[in-house]
Amino acid sequence: MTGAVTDRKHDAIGRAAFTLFASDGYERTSVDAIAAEAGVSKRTVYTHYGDKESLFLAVVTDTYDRMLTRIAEIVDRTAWEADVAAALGHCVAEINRSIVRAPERVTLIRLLLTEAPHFPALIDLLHTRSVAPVIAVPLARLGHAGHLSIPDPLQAAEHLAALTFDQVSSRSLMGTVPLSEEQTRTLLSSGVRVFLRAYAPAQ
Amino acid sequence: MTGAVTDRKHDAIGRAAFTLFASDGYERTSVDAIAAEAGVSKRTVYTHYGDKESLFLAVVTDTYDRMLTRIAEIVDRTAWEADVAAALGHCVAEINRSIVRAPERVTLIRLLLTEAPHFPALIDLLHTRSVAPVIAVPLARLGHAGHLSIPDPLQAAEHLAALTFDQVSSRSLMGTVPLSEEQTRTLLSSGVRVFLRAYAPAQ
DNA sequence: GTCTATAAAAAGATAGAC
DNA sequence: GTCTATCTTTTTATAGAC
Repeated sequence: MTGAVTDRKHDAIGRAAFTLFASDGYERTSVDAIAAEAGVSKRTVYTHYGDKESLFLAVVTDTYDRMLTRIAEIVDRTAWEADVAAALGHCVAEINRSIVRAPERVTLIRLLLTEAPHFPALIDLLHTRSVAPVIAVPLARLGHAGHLSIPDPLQAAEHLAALTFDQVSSRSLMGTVPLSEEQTRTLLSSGVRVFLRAYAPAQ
Repeated sequence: MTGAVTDRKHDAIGRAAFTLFASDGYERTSVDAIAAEAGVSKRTVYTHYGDKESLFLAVVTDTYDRMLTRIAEIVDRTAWEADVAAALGHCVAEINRSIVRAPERVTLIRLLLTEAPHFPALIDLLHTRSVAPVIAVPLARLGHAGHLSIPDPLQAAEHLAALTFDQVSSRSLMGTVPLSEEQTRTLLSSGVRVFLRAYAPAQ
């Protein structure tokens, strides 16, 4: 019983911390504000997470892992074997939707870029797990099946990402400047078109 | 005479402020540290720039404008009419070198991403002037000359940027994680190769 | 215009009661 | 485990002498 209450507060502090870190940055966010947002006293924050830095690393790591899991699910659910162009378009649109719909992803990226120089542990996090290998798997399969010409699946995955949702992120300043639905669609579909033209199977 | 001394201090403060804002972020940088780095007293900083926020906006705007000018010069100096692949490779490599060599550019980008939510004036800055239109001009010329198939020069410029130096920026976390010479070369040349394959003139 | 010294406020972390 | 109250340090900004 006591444990359940503890976990509820633990989670509430974690959510409040991520929200505030993301919108205001590490330095600008005070432990006072986190405690207020979570509805607990400041002392409780220190009891659960030790200090401000440990709290920060914990919430960033958790959010990043959740995000990677969600992308992997989207890739797995995509019907790769039916139609290549449709599959790419669907997968890219879904991944992008999970960016646009979930504010946590763009804010996480901005947070990583902002704080990575001050927290080397964050750089390790990115080196250990990243998005490209997840997308490279189905691309490699499409290459072997002859639907695409993929000499280097990992590199192809990075090109696809660069041409599609990375372009959306970049253009919108990592989600800072909102993009219209139409702008987003145009950006994504033109990116997929260029990818398909470049990686079309040799005749 | 007094004016010259004043301007020297003005510049020293600006340079010190940019260096520190870039490496530590707006909040983490104290006016004390800026004054120390510039070799003046704290009071002199306030005399020249009013307050911390005005100082910040002034140095960001100046640095961004200098950067755009340098990119435009690289594009202008490129021998576009000789060999398309060589020209693209040279231009992209030079622009990227101006990123790697000049720490101010990557740090500026990180600074913009970090602080844009807190300083709406920075978003206007990016909307007013950006890189793609500069690169679109020679691409349009190559299209008209029949060396490439460029239906939309501005979009093509964005694809080229996404596939080359934007990919380098993204991979290195906007310059946070240093990339090796070889990694950079591989990233850039593979990006140009994909661009050329996608935008090759119709046979 | 420039400096030293200082005021005033904010924020990280902890002591001690319950 | 949780809260209120407090300590300590840091930082923005200014007062006043030169």
